[in-house]
Amino acid sequence: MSNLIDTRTPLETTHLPAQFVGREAEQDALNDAFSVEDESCLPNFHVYGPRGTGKTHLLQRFLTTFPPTFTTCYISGIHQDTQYKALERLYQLLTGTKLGTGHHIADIQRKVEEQVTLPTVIVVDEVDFLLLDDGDDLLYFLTRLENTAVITVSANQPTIKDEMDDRTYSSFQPQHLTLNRYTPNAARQILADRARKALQPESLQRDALTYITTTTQNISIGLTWLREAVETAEEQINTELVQEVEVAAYHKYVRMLLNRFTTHHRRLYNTIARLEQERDAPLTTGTVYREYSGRCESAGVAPLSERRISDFLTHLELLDLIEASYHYGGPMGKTREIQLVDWNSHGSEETE
DNA sequence: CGTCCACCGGAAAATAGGGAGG
DNA sequence: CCTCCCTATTTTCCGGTGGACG
Repeated sequence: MSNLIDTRTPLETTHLPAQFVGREAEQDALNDAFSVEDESCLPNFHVYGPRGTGKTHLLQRFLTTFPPTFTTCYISGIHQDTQYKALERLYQLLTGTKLGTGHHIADIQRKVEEQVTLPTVIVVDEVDFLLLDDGDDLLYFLTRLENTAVITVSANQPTIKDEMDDRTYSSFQPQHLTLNRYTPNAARQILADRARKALQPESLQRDALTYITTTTQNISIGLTWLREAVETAEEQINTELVQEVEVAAYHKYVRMLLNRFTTHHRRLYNTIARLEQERDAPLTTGTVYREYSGRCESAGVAPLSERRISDFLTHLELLDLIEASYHYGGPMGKTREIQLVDWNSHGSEETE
């Protein structure tokens, strides 16, 4: 640990600074939409923005702006990836008591409905992971509650209409809010702001920070990178050092994302990363699975089935860790062509 | 025109566990 | 404790896809 640090907290991804730089317009949009006199017709929202654009931050902050005459709930589709888990968590947030597994969905829905007495705002973050399962039923239930606003959040779907049943969407009818990727300049301001609060003065060179934010505008990656640099630095953080820790920093970011999943997810990701280094030929699902399977064997672990791994690949795709182009037949058969996301060219090239 | 590639992805079943009521 | 219902996680099964190539 170096002596550059005053306090580490502002560099943590989960830290909510006193001021929220760069998303004033979006905050205003939410505030305006929710400043209605009639609390029984709160608006629904779907918020879209790539990873590291401040969605979670924006909404967690937004939830704190409500007076005690409101109930606010935050759930994440990564941890609550089924209707049951989401409802159980909701009940726990509302009452403070855990239900455990084994109950009927309908019972929990009724219990939750009974608890929703105040006007309520529910944020469903990472909604894509819920929609892979029975998230549609959950959203149908939530959007039909009285006095309740539902805000879905996605890093993958600009609009959510195609992902849900017609009946769910017609009951949801969200307004849309999009968070565009930060410009390198905006990203630099945000990171500089955090660094100023966390570090000794003059310990971070301007060029070093610029290098980070021209490489990635994902604030989450940027903060991880900065932390990595701080931990490695002897006296000062310069561009050379930042470049040195570039790969390690991204690995930490990946590990942070995948910590919320299983060891098989992590093994799968590592398998793909290794295969991509070793081979030139495009990777398809079968190749990846066979290699993953072999790695399990040599680690003395039973490999999961190909069907299951197919789902896990979709998870990695939703996390923006891999890219897959789908072949639904043709000379290659029905398969996916898989590659790692080229994270350090985000922003420099933008394909339309 | 038929066949083949190779696995997508829906559906059902297997397995392991919990809660409530008799 | 038994039964019957539930959930969670995973496996098994398999119809279907569309361009190339004979």
